[in-house]
Amino acid sequence: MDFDTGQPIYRQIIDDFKKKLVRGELQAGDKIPSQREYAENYRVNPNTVQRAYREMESMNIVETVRGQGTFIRIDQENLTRIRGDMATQVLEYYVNEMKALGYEGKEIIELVSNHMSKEEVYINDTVSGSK
Amino acid sequence: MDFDTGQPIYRQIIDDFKKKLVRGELQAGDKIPSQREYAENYRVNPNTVQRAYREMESMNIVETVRGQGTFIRIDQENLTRIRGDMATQVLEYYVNEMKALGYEGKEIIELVSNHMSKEEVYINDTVSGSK
Amino acid sequence: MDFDTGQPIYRQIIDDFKKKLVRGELQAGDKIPSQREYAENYRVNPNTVQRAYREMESMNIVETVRGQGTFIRIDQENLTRIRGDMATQVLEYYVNEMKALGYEGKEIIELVSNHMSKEEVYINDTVSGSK
Amino acid sequence: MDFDTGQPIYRQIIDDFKKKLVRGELQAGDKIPSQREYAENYRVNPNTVQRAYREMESMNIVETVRGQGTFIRIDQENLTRIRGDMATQVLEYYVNEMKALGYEGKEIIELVSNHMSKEEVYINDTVSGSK
DNA sequence: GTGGTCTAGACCACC
DNA sequence: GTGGTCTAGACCACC
Repeated sequence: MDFDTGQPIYRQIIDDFKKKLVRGELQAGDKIPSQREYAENYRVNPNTVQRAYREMESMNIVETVRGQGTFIRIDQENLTRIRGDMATQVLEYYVNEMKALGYEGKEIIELVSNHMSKEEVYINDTVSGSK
Repeated sequence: MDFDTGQPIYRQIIDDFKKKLVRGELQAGDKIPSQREYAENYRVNPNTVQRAYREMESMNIVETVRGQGTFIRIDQENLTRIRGDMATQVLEYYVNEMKALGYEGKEIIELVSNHMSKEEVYINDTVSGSK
Repeated sequence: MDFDTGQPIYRQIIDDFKKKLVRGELQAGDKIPSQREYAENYRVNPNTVQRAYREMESMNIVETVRGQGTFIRIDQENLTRIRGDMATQVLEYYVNEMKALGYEGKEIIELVSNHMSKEEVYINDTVSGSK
Repeated sequence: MDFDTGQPIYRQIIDDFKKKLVRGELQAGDKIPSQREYAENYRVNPNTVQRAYREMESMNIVETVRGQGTFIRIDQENLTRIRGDMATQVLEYYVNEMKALGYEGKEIIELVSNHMSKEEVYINDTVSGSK
């Protein structure tokens, strides 16, 4: 157990952009804030923002044009892959935490299933089989 | 979005004890570290530890005995409730994150189901209900 | 025309390692200097060295082990590709400079050929055809 | 390895003029910028420019006329020699770099030949000598 | 104004 | 000791 908050800032910045991409809030061609702007808005050092932007560039998420700014440049395939990776991460966190609480495979699935069915009745039907 | 991540430390301390209880690593009657010990081990302020211990007392999780220390005092019912609460929390986090990624009810369940079946084959059988 | 010396330092560091790899002076498994050591030896800032090392990591040239150091980790295919890339760079520089001096295709080749034949007589024979 | 890269500035200035001469961008009789003008345009110290101009004078490339300026004064023979020297320099750089990369005589020639033939098909024919 | 590079130096995590 | 992250701030190149 550590009280350190975990992720380094530059990675949090990247994850934030990834989420916005996956949700469609950002699309190919969009301009993202300049490094200085971002740094001021979120009170982080411009170098930290630059590192995040640079890494996104090497991930083929953005493209940087000198003197103009940084723009989303991502193709559908890459976006799909990122979405899948993020889902896997969330999924594994869920399963591991539930196991740590002493739940087993069957329960871990059923709890989701029950939870979903509270919100939308037909879901459970669909999953448990057509009857 | 803020980079100071999540939970206040005293709450993290409480959650840590709850996890240990649910996993059985701590049981009724066990002595937990003195506030001073805990503060030193985890490099946190003694006041923060004190707040955590006090709140656990009011949650009927521990009991502090003057001059002796702090001991786990929890009944089965309370423990079961805590386990359920923690599971619900994890579960809701999972579902919300998946929705934020654009997944829908059915997929959210199936992904867990598929993930579990990779690890232990019989799980999938049990759930899809061949009986 | 600019009098700026050109390549950024971190790139020069990378190129230096690439050359050593291609020449066989460094091989998979070798430990390279720690970031601090390198920074002191060449009087550059540790951050600059780190950037170079980090980029080499993402190029699959080195691997960094926390608390232990940085090690060459490159497979034959990657090494071959790097060698080819470096050769292409040198080659294009040569051709462009010669064109800028007003030489044309045929001369550009013959000059190399003549130059080589001064050093090793058989070369020219081989290239100009078996006769 | 040093990060202060190569040539002193006054030599870069000379090389720049040599290139322009060889390419025909400058010819005998042309007036070149005043030392002060040059220094301002390229943001270099006037003393550095003066040194470059003085050396070009002793190389019989330019002539300075008191109160009028500096003019190209070069005969054909000298120009031809300069062109040859510059080519030799570029050529030797190419050959040495390729050798440092582990290429051998034959390859060093063929790579140029192949490279040229990609751009202009007839080149390769001419050289391999089908006649 | 926008990004790119670099330095100096702090503080941390892992060994 | 070794690498990892971050800040503050300088100076540069390109627009």
